[in-house]
Amino acid sequence: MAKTSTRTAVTPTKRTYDSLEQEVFLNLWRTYDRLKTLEDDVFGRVGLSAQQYNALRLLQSIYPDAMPTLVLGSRLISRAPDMTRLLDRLERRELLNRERKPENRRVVEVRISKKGVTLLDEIHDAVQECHQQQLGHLKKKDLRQLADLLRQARQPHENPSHLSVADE
Amino acid sequence: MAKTSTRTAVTPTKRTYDSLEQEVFLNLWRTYDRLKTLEDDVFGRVGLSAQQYNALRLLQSIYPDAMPTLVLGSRLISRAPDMTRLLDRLERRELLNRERKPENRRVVEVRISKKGVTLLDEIHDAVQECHQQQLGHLKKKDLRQLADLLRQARQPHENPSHLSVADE
DNA sequence: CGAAATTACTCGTCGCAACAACTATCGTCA
DNA sequence: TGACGATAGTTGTTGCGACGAGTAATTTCG
Repeated sequence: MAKTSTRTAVTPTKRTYDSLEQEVFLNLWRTYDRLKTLEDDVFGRVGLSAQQYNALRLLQSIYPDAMPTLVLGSRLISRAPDMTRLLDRLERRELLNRERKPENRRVVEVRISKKGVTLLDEIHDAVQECHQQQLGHLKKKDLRQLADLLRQARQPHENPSHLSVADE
Repeated sequence: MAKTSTRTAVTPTKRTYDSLEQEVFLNLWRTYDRLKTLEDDVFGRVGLSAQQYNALRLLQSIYPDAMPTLVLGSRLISRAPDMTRLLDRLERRELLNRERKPENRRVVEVRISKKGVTLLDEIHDAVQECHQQQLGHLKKKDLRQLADLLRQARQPHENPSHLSVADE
């Protein structure tokens, strides 16, 4: 058990959990929060949020092609119900541009700009270094295992619409 | 139409990573995001955020004692630079109360109210069910391992001020 | 052909989070 | 005792995120 009450109120990391599942989730939350701080620091320097960076990366991966807003939104790591304004902000900074498709004027195609690609290139190394700082202290084997367990953990909660697109 | 051509752009979960560390972090992010959705749903029903719930739980654990604002802030799972207003909102709902200490008028002591305790009791079961839904599909052994790996992952990034409190 | 449904966003509103600048209180040391 | 820091919160501003309602373009179907 925990050390016999060094102090009454203060039990910093030694917390009592109602269940093992809760323990895991709180650990997940805290670990995400700690590691995220490092990332935000890197992105903050160029005025991007992690989500914005994520969107730009996806666009870069198909550069110089474009993709519709909704497709982009569905492929982001974290769900974003406000794609429009996220893209608004990036467009205002000229990191991407949007245009309606003539053949289906409901669809807005999004394309990363040259300037956007340049920005990503500029911070690429810093981002990689950041990931090393975040997790570089773990062994390859542990990293693999962690990635696998995380995938298993969320597997039942993945929106099926994501996966079904590939084979329709 | 579109059958073969859609496949080009759409690669839902199959993403290419720059490094193993990045892969782990993105998995961490996504898993957190997915599981968080379930929690937010439960808390949303009583108008709480996860962070607010977290604060109330900490206060409940020392009920009917109180603790200073800054101590509470430092013990939250996720960092909160805006304790004052978080507590403002909870106080407005009469879930807790605050009072300045007479012997040191800089310190504000926070105490959960009877109403707050009652609210926590009311949702306790739903929260536990939620944790089961989040992670109940994993084996005990995997959950243990996941919790351990997560702890190891964030270990170098824990603020030491947290840990030093226990033995002062 | 035209009304209804569907799709793909867009916009109004609100609350919360982040950073910084500020205030009040207390300890300290010349 | 009175300026100087340090401590503990508070407040201003700004911006992003979430939810929902609204709009425009296309498809469906009687």
